[in-house]
Amino acid sequence: MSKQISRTLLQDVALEAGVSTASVSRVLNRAPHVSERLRRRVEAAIDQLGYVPDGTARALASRRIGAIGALVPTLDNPIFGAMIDSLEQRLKRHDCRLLIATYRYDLDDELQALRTLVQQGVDGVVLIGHDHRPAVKTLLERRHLPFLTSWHAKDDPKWPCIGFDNTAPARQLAQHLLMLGHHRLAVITAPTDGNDRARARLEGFRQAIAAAGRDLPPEYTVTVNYGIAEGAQAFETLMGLEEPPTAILCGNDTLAFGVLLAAQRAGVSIPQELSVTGFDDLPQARFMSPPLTTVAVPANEIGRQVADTLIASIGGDTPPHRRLLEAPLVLRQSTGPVPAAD
Amino acid sequence: MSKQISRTLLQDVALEAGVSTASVSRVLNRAPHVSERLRRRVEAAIDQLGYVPDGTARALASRRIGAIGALVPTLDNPIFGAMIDSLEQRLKRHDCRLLIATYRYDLDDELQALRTLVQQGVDGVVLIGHDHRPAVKTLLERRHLPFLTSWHAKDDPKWPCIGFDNTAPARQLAQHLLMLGHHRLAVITAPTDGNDRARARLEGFRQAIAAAGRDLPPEYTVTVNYGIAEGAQAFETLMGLEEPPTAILCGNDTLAFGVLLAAQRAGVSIPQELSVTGFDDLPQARFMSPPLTTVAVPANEIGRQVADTLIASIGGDTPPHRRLLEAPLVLRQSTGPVPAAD
DNA sequence: AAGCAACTTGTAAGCGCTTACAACCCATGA
DNA sequence: TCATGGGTTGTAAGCGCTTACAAGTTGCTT
Repeated sequence: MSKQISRTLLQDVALEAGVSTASVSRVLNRAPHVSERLRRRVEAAIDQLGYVPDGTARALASRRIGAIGALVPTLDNPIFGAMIDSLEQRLKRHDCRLLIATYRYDLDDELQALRTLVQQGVDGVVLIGHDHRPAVKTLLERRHLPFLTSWHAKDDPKWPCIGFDNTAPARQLAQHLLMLGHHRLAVITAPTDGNDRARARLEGFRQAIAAAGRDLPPEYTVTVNYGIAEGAQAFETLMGLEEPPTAILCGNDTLAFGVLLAAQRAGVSIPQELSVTGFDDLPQARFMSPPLTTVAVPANEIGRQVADTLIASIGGDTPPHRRLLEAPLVLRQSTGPVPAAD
Repeated sequence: MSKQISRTLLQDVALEAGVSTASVSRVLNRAPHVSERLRRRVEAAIDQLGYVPDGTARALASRRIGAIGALVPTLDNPIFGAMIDSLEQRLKRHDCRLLIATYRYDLDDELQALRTLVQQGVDGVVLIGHDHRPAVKTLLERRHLPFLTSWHAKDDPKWPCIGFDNTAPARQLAQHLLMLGHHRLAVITAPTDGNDRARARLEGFRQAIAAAGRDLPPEYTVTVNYGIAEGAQAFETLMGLEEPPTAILCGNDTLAFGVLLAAQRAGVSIPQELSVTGFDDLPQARFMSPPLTTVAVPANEIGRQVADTLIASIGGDTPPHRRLLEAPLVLRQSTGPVPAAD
């Protein structure tokens, strides 16, 4: 284990500048009460020696590591990639790094990953949604660790959050279809276990359908993992029914892409014979054929706001408990009036 | 700054178990020369007290932090998201965390981000491609820091790498088109400055075209940033030429998606009137209409192998200098014979 | 001119762990 | 029986920085 290239230490800088180590540290940390003259001398010495502070020592002594941890279900879904991308960019401005962990929608894995991050000493934590093992909250609070949930934004006293309402836009999508005359609406959803966003969307669909005096029969609800192939598969299942739906509400865009493509292959024209909706508004959505009606999830904005807010709470602020962002409907050409026959 | 919930320390465990701190540390680190009896006692004490070691102290004392750093151009491109996803999953198995930094294809930013990661004390570093500021190499070597470049895999003594040949598949794509009778091939590429993957692909296209005794005139080479809208835009530019191309080679799938969709809007049928190729094989590629001819980039495999290899070199191994993975052509329906008129 | 407050700077005690080294134990063979 | 050696455990010195506290300085006020 010989990393021992005798590196220059803070002490060397102090010696070179003819000041105490405390003063060097103060200059390094932009502490108040440092005279201009001393600062100059120290900075000169730092340049002179090419000194680079040691992050681990600094972390141990100051009790902060200069990084936050993010727990996301997966980075395979580009919508999380976008959020993390913005988050990291914004954290950089605050001179903060990002530690990432994924948990494949498995809440026990999430807890385990959180434990590891906490042990590493992260200064704050970002979670997705409000579905977590109880130990997550306990751990965070026992450690007095600033944290924030994102993506979802249920009005929930347990979790401070920055996100959007997953239910309302889902309800609006369903309403939109109902107003177009559809009454056989089907849903393709991700497993709702441990995924409150999926649950909230499903709930939104249900609310609208119930409000219209109809219901969502079990055979019209297909549960699959997120994926194009899965969406295509679900399309087959639904269209193979005795009475196939005239509209399909998908839990996210990726599923909707699968449906669109399977429909194309099957020669089902959209929206003439079948309406389809997504959720996320991935970059591809507006370029599909036909362009996909969906909900624009503010992934990048979430990333930025989470960064700013978490940094503020690490700094001691008490930020608002809940920040609600817009997730507007984007009506495009994958939805249309119910076919005449129906 | 009151994080001072008097946490239980290693010393407390030692006390509880009636052994020395060194022994507790040895148990924690699975060091050799620990009797079964002592291990049991210590483990009991750890459970008893709910002890969790402090990562920062451990990092300072042991000179390793238990995390590696990854520098990627962006996480907005799903292909990098996929790679990072696999990387992180695999690192977890080795009990190693992942610190991420992005640099928007700006090599000065990359260097800066690397400095920060090194300062944090990462145990190893993953880079994308071989285009870096010279200081990157210097810094890595001066610190004796294990590192690996990925994605690209030029035979380059400077950089140990795990990746694939970007030139050959590009050449094959162009050959494929030439064999189909196309002789007016156009290219849409990302800026090649600081992006050797883009450069290599362009080079591959050029090689095939030159080998066929033709050349790639400047007006047939459009440089844009990666993006669907950018691809669509480039399509307009190319098809607006006096003599539009009969085939377009795109630097990645995202650009190709843009071309496909712009073509559809313009009523240009593919592949009858125009052939199009991508590069990456994103999940959507096979579901486009028509399904996209492209190159399957082994993003997940790269992530996994990088994880294993880097962990091995942190452990002291000297891994192979270059690991070349397959990036096979995937011929689908977006390419076809040149239109009869030509 | 003395007294005081406000600002600068230095001293030194940690932060919580790892690990070189020394000390010890015990079984073995001479 | 005693030296030998290998395995096990303890002692204590760091790892490189931050920061409470003390000490020193300066410039006012009275």
